[in-house]
Amino acid sequence: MQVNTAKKTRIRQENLSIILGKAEQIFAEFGFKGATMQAIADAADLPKANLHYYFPTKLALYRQVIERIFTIWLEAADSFDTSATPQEALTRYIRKKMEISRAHPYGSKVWANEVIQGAPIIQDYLQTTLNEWTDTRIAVINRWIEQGLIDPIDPRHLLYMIWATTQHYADFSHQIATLNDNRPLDDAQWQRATRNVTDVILKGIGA
Amino acid sequence: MQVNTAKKTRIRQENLSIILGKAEQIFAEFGFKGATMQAIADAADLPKANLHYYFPTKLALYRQVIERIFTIWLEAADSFDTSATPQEALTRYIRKKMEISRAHPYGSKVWANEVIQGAPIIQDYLQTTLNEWTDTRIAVINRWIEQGLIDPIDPRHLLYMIWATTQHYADFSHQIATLNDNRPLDDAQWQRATRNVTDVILKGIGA
DNA sequence: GTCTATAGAATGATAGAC
DNA sequence: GTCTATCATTCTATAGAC
Repeated sequence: MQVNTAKKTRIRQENLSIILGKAEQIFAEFGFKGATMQAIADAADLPKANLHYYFPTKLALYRQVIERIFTIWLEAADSFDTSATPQEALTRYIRKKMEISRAHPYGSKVWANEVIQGAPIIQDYLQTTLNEWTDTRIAVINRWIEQGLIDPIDPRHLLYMIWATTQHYADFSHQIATLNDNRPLDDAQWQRATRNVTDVILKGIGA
Repeated sequence: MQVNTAKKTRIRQENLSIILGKAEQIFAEFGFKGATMQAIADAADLPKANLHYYFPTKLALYRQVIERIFTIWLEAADSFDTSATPQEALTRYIRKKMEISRAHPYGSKVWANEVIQGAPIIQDYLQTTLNEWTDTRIAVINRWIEQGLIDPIDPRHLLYMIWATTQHYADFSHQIATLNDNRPLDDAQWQRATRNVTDVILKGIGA
């Protein structure tokens, strides 16, 4: 009994993991409406009906994909250390964001798709968690400005620039690869990109 | 006879214009697969069959939408004046890109969707026109570096940063509005954004 | 927990009257 | 040039055998 239950639990966990991973890819490529349960089922190598066994509706599956991505976003958000110097805090935050762009390009694309579409699902997160997080970081950046540690720039636009630039390497990876002899960036190129982004932004705000 | 022909031509032009405009919106919001001819027809306030009278297939309509957007892209590309100083060339280019983000947010989103999906339609443009344009600008930026006019940064990553940052204001306009008390940026805020982006990038590369 | 078969709605596209 | 009716296909979701 216990063995069977354990086995079933394991199978369940594996299938859930496979489905969520493939769903992330398909949603990234086609958006919510454009993605089909059939395409996700094919990618996961499962009959379509099995998807509905694990996730009652397409929307429920999409929500879980979004939840996972938001967890990763929170992880990056934490790396913006409000007690560090501007150099340390921003360098770490940018590096973390670049690592996420490389490790989770599909998640980033799903997020981008969501926002482009007016954030029908994640609007709650934007209004609450993201909004509050942004306010605390704006306060920190303003303190840096008062202390003369950086130039008097608009904190919001600094954050937008960091988000835009780092996420661009995930969301527009196809365009970047095309301009890189049709090859994805290699290790050295990712390092170089991270250093370039960090250097220009830090110097650009006088840090 | 001539009157009728003229009238028909006028109606045709008007309808084409309306359909293309609404199609841009719907494709921006739902991507190619997610957009439906019915949704575009409803937005244009026309029966679905009329869309197929003007555009044989959904793909043909999408291609024309993409063509229009690429024309705008070319316009921005021209504003990167290779004979100007770094300050002049980049200031003008960034301003132009910001103006486009404000004037054509849907076009920018369609473009973003296309690239996220692996550029199935615009791959030719990326390989030819964009690639060649990028090479010429990289050469110019490298000359600036040799002449000591700017810091020795990787030209590609400078271009990516400009694209990412300026297009972010169109593609992520919903998120930006959410963090702006649920209001789109007003005139003054757009000016401030443009100035911030320009200042940080120019100072960031030592121009 | 798996999978075939299928219901019921929506989709791209067309025919044909006006 | 417009628009209703409709076809063939595909979609989400479910029923029910194993």
